[in-house]
Amino acid sequence: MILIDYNDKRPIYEQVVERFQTLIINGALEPNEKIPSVRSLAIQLSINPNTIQRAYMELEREGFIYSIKGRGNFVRMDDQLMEKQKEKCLGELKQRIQMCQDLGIEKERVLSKVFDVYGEGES
Amino acid sequence: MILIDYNDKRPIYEQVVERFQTLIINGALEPNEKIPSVRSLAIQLSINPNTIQRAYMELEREGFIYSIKGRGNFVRMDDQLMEKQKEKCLGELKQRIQMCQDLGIEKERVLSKVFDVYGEGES
Amino acid sequence: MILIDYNDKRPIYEQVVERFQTLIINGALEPNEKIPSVRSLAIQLSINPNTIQRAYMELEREGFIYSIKGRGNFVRMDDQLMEKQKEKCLGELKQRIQMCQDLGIEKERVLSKVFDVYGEGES
Amino acid sequence: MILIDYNDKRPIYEQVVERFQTLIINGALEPNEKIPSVRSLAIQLSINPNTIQRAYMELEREGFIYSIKGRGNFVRMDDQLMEKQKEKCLGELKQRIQMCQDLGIEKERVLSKVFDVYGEGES
DNA sequence: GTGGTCTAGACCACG
DNA sequence: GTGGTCTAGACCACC
Repeated sequence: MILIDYNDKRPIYEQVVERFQTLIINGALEPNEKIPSVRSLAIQLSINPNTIQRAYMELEREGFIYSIKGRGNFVRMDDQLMEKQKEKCLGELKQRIQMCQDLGIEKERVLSKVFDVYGEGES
Repeated sequence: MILIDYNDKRPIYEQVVERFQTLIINGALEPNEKIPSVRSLAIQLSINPNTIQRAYMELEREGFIYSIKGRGNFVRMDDQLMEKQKEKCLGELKQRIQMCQDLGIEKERVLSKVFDVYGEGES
Repeated sequence: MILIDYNDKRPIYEQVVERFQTLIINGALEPNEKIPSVRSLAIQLSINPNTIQRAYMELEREGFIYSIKGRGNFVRMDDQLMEKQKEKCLGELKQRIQMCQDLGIEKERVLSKVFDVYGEGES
Repeated sequence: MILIDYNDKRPIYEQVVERFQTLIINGALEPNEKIPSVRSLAIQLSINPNTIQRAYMELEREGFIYSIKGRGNFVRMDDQLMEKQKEKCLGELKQRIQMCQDLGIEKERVLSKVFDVYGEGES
């Protein structure tokens, strides 16, 4: 379910955070579903429990999960959070488009990338 | 000419590198133009000369400048390098568009961001 | 009668304690009225009986209930306890007002909050 | 400058966070002033550097300080953050006033607490 | 030297 | 068993 890429320059806890974010956003993990305990996931990935703990802390802070002492960590995903994530992603997208323009890249080349992903059709 | 943003989480040398890249790409710095010496820039920004040294090393590695011992560092910018930069930027753009799609963002909202930057017209 | 909010960061037993305190203070539970047994409440809330046990222990320690072996737990509420509760709450209120002052918040803004809750009138 | 109360039930890192918040809000620490390094403060308080690290992380997340790798941590305090803190404090104040009302405390007793702190005068 | 990350192992409160 | 906190000690990137 969770994989760590040791060639990735980013810290492990950040990789774990991102992986869970994806799983939750995709719906692979459903609301109120229990996710692995700090210790069990640490053993499974053979990394230190503190690292998982930190990842879970981050996920809770961002509103992706909630934790209950003595019980475990559970998925929290509501529409409000979803929309917030979309806004964030679109903001970063715009920033990158700006960089393309600064580089003198033509509008057509940018649009073609959109079509590469979304297809040429009506949506 | 060069500004450092201490609120920026990236290392200083990286900010210096990016700033020079922009100046060179924009044409603010012309090919074969001399850029400030390591020492003088370090004093001007009141940061460690090692940091500037590292930034210049990086810029040289990426082909943005060349250095002549005892003379200084000079801008190198050719079309080939330019195209390489564009490709890199477009690659990162595509990756982000993919993230938008994963989040379930509609094609229209992505396209609107492109138009925000480039305008609605024919280019 | 009792609800548990799993988004609340406080331990469950503390939530149970507070809920009963409110019900007793409000008069929803009358003096000498019997409250649910440890087991039945545990089943009803589908939580561990130990948790309820601890909550009842706490409530007894604070003088809100008394227990008779083999009979059950019963509400105890007298004016003395009531006044003690009020003093405690006012003490914490004063502490918070102090924090407001430390932050440089104007007297008017603090007073307006009082009026928000109690109304502008004579009481 | 910083003191730890081992009788306090709250975690150490939280005490450190709160102490710095107070010092920054009071103006005892001025904007852009350097605060002690993670290691030096850890030695001074004879606690683990990780604990200080966590406190500083929290402070940065809340916007009270900014950190530069290889340089240190510095105070950041702007009016926007200040106002945000005030709002937060007033929100918690209102919540407590509500609790007073629920307990049946008279409006006069609440107001008298405000006057205890702010004085009876015009402000 | 300074911040950032990680490991190994421990203790506590909670359920 | 589960999350939360802390210690002791280590390595890395950055300045």
